[in-house]
Amino acid sequence: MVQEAFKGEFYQKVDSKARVSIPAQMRRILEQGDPPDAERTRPRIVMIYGAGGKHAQCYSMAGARRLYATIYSHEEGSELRDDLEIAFVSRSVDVEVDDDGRIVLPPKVRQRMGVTADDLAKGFSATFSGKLDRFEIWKSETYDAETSDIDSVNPDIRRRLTPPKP
Amino acid sequence: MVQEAFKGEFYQKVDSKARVSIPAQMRRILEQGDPPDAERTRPRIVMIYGAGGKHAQCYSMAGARRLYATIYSHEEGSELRDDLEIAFVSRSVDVEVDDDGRIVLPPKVRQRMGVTADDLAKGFSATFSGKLDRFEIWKSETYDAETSDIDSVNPDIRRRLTPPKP
DNA sequence: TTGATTTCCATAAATTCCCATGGCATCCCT
DNA sequence: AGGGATGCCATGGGAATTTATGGAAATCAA
Repeated sequence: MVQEAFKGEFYQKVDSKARVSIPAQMRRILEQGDPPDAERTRPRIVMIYGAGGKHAQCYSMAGARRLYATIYSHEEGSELRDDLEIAFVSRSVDVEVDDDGRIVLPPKVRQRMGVTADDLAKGFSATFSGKLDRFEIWKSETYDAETSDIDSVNPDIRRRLTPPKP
Repeated sequence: MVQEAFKGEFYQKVDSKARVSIPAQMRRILEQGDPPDAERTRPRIVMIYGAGGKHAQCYSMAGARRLYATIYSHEEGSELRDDLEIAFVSRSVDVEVDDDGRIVLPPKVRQRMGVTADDLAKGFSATFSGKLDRFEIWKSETYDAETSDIDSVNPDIRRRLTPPKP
């Protein structure tokens, strides 16, 4: 199904220019999903900040194409389609990974993550969380707070692994 | 699908001469869709103000060609075709991006956006909102008012992403 | 001429590019 | 096995370039 596979959790420093390194492992997948051509050698990331939550959703180029195909399969002009366009297209940005393997977190993305001017000035930590077809970027502080209780809320998650009925 | 891709939201100042900078990222796409020739080096924008809403729809030259192809695929002389021609062709203007990366918002466009004489005199903020094949220009005030509730109206838009049934 | 529009110039802030460093892990050689 | 050597990775700092934007000058139109 999905060729690529973003996995794992990584903590990376964000400096006062909002620069952050993409974990090498994830970079490999971005490169695979956006092969270089004549104009462009650097892989891009599609960062979506309009889909709710205190984080950005990040797709490889290949992954984004699949996402857009789904959106565009809804009827043009329908309310849902408009809403999807605002959330996933207007509220998204393409960013290039530079030659040092870094990106700059765009203002809108930082806002969504709850990064304050103060956070930025001092530098802060970001968490990259793999989700197979995409990865999410969180402010580490938020990530830890929102995910730490998984164990207690769902003590026996293994048992719930069976596929839903059709 | 679409090579070019207008994305993201940008806020830009409009001065009392109605000048406004095109966000650099979007300018790149306009340049790509309207390569310079012997006569003309500056990229053009097709601004459509007849298609409803409190905003103008903006296409690259390449995008506009695709749009016209769609319109012209409807039967000549049909009521729909006539209406489409009025909305998208008659009610549109081509504007050139100047060497500083700016355009002047034409009166008809300003009118559609709901820009008052007073707004203009004092200067105001415009929002550029990417929609892949085009971008929209809004008065920021209007844009914020009309889109801010997406989150609350559609708190879990992600869940509605599933493809429609065939 | 006068008012409006377009071109040109100026600049501060933001962004991008380039180089440098320290830390790990791996490889390689004796 | 030891111990460099090598290379990639995360990160920092500064230089160089682009942007966004304001204002003045030049051009155009009525």
